[in-house]
Amino acid sequence: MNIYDISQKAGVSIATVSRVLNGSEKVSEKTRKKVLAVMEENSYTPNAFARSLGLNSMHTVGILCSDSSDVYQAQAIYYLERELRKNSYASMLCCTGYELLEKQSYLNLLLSRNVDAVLLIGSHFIENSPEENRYILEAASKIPVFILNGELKGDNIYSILCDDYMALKDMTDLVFARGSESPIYLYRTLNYSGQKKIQGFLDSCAEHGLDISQKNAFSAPGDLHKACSILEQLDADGISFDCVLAADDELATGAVKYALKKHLRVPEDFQVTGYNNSVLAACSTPEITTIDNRVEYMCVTAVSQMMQVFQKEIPPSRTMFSGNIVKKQTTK
Amino acid sequence: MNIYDISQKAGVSIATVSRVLNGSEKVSEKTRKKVLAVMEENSYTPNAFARSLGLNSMHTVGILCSDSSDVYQAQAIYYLERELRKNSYASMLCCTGYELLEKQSYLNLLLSRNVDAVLLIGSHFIENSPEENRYILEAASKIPVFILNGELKGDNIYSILCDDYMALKDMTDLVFARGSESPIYLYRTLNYSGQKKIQGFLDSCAEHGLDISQKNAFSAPGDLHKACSILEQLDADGISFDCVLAADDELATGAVKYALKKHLRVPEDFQVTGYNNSVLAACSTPEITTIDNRVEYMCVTAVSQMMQVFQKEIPPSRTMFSGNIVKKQTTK
DNA sequence: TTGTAAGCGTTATCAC
DNA sequence: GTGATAACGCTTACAA
Repeated sequence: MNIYDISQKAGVSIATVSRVLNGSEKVSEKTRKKVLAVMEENSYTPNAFARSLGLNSMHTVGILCSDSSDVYQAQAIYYLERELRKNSYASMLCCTGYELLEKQSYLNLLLSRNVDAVLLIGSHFIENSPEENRYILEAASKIPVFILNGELKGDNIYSILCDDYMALKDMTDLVFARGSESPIYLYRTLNYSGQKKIQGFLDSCAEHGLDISQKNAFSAPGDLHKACSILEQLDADGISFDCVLAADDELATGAVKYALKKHLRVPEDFQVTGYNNSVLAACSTPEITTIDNRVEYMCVTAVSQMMQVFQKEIPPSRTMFSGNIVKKQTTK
Repeated sequence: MNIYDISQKAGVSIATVSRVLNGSEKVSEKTRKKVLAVMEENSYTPNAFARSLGLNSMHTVGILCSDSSDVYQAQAIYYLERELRKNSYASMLCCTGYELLEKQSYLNLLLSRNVDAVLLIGSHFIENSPEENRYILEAASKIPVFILNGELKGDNIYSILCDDYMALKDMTDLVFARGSESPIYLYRTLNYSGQKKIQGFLDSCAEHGLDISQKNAFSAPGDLHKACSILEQLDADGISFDCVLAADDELATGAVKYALKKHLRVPEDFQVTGYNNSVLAACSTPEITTIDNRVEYMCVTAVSQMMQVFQKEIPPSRTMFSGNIVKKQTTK
């Protein structure tokens, strides 16, 4: 059943059918009703492919993430899909993993499928060397690119981010205020937002008179058990710390495990903070003080700005929200 | 830059260009090279829309889930996307929520976009009344439908599931064997797999001589805190229990919180088990004994069967894997 | 307000 | 092997 069949049965031309289909004003109420009736009767659905070809758009947006099963990214995907759907855009999901080459090829894949725009979730997509970010700029020369939690300057690129620097600085200030004397920072990677976070931590330490030539930030790639054992190792190495500020809630969960294992009283003798305000922060007992970096807000904003771009309006190329400390039980 | 431009520059017809594009055998090596060179020079990419129109396929599969931010579903999405991508299919993601009407309209949406097949994640999609499942059957009349963790009989419908009945029966048998005398079961909903689980629990109880006219399975909709407070309420109501078998890891996490709050010794005096073997089971201290229901395995199988269907082979309409008990610290 | 007809960029079916 | 040419089902000037 195609547009010709409908036009014939309704006794009009295909152009009129098309107009009805696209809600054109220039159709008499009578004709419209007639056509709609025929469509209904024959339960006609327009062919999406032919439509795309004519319009050169499929009303589809690509969502690129490194790992959709990561609790944080999964949240973002959920909100993005919801907002896109509200605006009748479909979501094409691609999980790239963490290799640059993969990311490039996936982005190209989305481009070759002619998506209307691309959303990059997470700062994993922004590399340190400009050369390695070129593929994003190239993509932006064709379609608008939105980056969540990462920043890249360029035409047709829009960054929506949380002020990770301030969030971690505030959090570190907090634990100092609550009596911590030797906090350490635990991170997974030093990507774009990772660098902001650690800088916030270090600046706060400096302001509180800590000797930051003394190393107090440690890399902890891997899962929460790994994080826990890394802390045990630090302890065994004679490094003393009374607080762990973690770059995400999973690492923080590992820190809580460490504290429980060592029979440290939390938060009295040992404080822990996380990041992301994910379900993981609520799973531990005691529950972990964490930072709400406004995923939902960021996602809603990203999609809304995207719609603006589609309507030839120009949203700000950079939008930054402040995070919120969500005080729970692992800080005094 | 389209196929005509290329054909002209290469001095061949568009048919030949198309053949090269599609890797046809019937092109001389010389011509192929010539054409490929011209394509390369002009960095030509075929138009996906025109292609779809001709082939009546976009090489795209729809993934329907109720909530992509749910840890379990997020995992499934990750594996499915990965497997589909391996077979060079793209994934269109839709999160439907839990309302029947929404689910129907989303499925229709995917259909109207002419996806090549549909994957339904989770038993949330299967209702108790056949009438409410009709929309799935209708979809199956157009494209193959794959259901993960749910079962529906019908042409062109393939169910891949975990033996939830057996898993919960074995788990209940286990806690009985380890000394539990009054286990209770905590569930979220009684959808398809929910019913299997509770039946496994009840059958084991009966076999162990428990009076199952006495209610010992309770609904706990909501988050882990809600689950915790429901248990407190049960306790306050004078219902005694020495073990909580939960329908998922989040509920189990709530049960652990309850036990810690009550200063019950886990697992000596109080046992807890979860379901899904998600990261949540590892977050609690003590870590939660849970059931690995083989998400990855199920996803790999689903996609592989889908590819078979695309090649006109006929995979089994129902594939069931057994779950695995993953013993951790909340059972003796 | 409606209809005609020319695209859109492929694939696929024929001949040659 | 290769080349015309007709689909594919829609959108959209342009005419009427």
